[in-house]
Amino acid sequence: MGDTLTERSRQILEAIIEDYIKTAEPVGSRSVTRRHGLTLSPATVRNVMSDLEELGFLASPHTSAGRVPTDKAFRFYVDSLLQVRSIDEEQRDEIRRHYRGQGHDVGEILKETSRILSSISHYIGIVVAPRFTANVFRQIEFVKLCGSRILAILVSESGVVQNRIVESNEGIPSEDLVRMSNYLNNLLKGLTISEVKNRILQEMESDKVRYDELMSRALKLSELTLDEPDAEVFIEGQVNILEQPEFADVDKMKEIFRAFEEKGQLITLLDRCMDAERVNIFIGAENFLNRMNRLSVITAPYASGRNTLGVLGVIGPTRMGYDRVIPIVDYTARMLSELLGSG
Amino acid sequence: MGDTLTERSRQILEAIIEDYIKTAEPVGSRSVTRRHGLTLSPATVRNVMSDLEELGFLASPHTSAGRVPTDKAFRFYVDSLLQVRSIDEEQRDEIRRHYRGQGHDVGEILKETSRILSSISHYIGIVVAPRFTANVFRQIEFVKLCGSRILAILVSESGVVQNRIVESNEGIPSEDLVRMSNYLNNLLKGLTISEVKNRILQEMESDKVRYDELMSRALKLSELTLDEPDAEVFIEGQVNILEQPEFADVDKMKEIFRAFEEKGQLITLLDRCMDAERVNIFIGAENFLNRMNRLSVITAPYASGRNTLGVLGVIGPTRMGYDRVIPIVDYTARMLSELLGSG
DNA sequence: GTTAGCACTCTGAACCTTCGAGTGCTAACC
DNA sequence: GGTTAGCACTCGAAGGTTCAGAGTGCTAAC
Repeated sequence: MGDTLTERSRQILEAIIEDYIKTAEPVGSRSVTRRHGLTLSPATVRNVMSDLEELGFLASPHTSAGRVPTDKAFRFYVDSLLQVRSIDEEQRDEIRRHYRGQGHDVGEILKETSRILSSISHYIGIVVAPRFTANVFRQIEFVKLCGSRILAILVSESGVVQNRIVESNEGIPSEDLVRMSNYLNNLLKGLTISEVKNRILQEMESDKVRYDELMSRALKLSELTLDEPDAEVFIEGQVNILEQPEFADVDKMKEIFRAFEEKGQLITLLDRCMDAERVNIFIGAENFLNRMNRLSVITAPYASGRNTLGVLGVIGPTRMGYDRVIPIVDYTARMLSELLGSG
Repeated sequence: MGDTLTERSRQILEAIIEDYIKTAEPVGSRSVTRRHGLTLSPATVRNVMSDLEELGFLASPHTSAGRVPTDKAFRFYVDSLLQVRSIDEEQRDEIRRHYRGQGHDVGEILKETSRILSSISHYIGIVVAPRFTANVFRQIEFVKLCGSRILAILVSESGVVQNRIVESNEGIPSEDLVRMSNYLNNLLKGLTISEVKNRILQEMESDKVRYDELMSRALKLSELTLDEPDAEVFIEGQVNILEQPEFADVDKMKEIFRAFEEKGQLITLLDRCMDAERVNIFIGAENFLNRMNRLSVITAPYASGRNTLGVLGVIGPTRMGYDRVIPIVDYTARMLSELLGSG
């Protein structure tokens, strides 16, 4: 459908988009001829631009103010015009360098990743922590705290840890706790967490458990532990967006920051990219968060082995430098996979 | 020194401060007489205001624009004029309600706490996660991940968990890992984390360890695990600050958000309140973060038993409603202590 | 010591003008 | 028929002017 465009229209559209990405300002017919080596007069360009507006690729803020690419134009640009470069040597090294200094706490790594994404892209970096459900069970441990509190620690294959304090009304002796975790570790070894949940329900119904109090307690405890908290998101570099001229307005800024406070929506958006092969792009209003209708999101999943763990990405203005940012997101995702994966 | 003020000056100063807290605008002599039941003419008030300016309690943005309380005035207000109310029934219930719905993951609780602080105060809620060093060692566990990776999990008395992945060049069999953790758990039981560190160094020097490879490996592993990452801070409700009229200016907003990006500075500030008995207040420039010179911070430590774990607080504009926020911070700190403490 | 009166200052809003960039249309050109 | 020059027109941004309102400081009277 977009392919009804002639070669010349495409060139002009591309020129406009690139100009707009650079300047954040409506592009006029003259600047297109000037900045680009086109041997056309402004008048001709104007005609073409008028057609492009008709087709929904351009919009004019008001009659005398040049034109601005629409979401549709950016979509077309990303799909058909954009040549994704491979990542800059320099940027690659920078990413590497950031990771090198890192300790090995998983949470820290994720946070650092969002920092990397933000500082190299100059936009907002975002990382959704691995969902437990997508993971393979490795081990469960119970630690007795004071009184009747028990700390349950759940470890997945990739080293993600989830811990919570559970209250058990009766005190359970430490030896029993050890036995309980042995029992569970045996029972659940190698299952994915979602399988684990079913398995626990099954097991609770079985006769051998129904009459063994220790086992049934163990199952109950593990059930409590598994009940997953909201996914964690690391967002870094929100200030960067304030540098963008199109948000130099108090109300728009508020709007954006409010959107970021509701992390739930963000998570839903990013979750949808879990199954994507590689890089995924949402342009402007495509992301369905109407508060973010001037922002675009570039995401990529990260994995451990063949197991997708989570999603990371960059949020920037719709007019961001896609050619520059896409490889950054892609490469960072691969690095993170490597770090968390079965190296 | 501030006590050279006459009773009347104090009343007027208080009126001005309260007016300014309400309106965020310079206060003129007429509004003082009008809003307050003072039986004085504006002219008299003007004289007093002039004196107060001389003393450094008031400042005038320009000749014809009323006066604004200085940091010094707010300090005086908080120290001498303010009657801290006890917490609102309603707010107390609201805090309780928030906690009730909560799971028991420690991280989640802390995050929810900062959310509570923010949503009830309408300012910014902030919670510094417990530093490990301030904690009592409870248990260490090693979990074998794929390859040569080992996940080390460190648990403190209060249920705070720290985990990190350590790389050991030689594969260690699981049984050995269990033995190692038994050895360490025994060795380190009941010590605070800072004592633990010394103990490990001592032990590494001792003869019995020097020739036992298992033990010495165990110690090395534990050393790696203990090396503490940066303290974690939970900040919530940054948008609230944008509602404040005095920050309805793009540059000031940027300034503030930048200050929040550098969490290190915030942590240093809050760390200084660890030893405070109860509520602590930094007004305006007193917080030494010059980027935050129009903000005030109200903090309170939270504890488990007699052991101070961390600090939480509220950041708001210097003209915030101290009488309303102080009890909120205080009460929340006590609730959190209760939740984490040895109930 | 307190107050009324008054001249003075400063800001912010409203309004106007001007300038420049850009458009769309028409008519001429290749 | 596509391309271009020319021209009238539109709109917003920037700067200047005016005006009203709020507030001050001073002086003189109470």
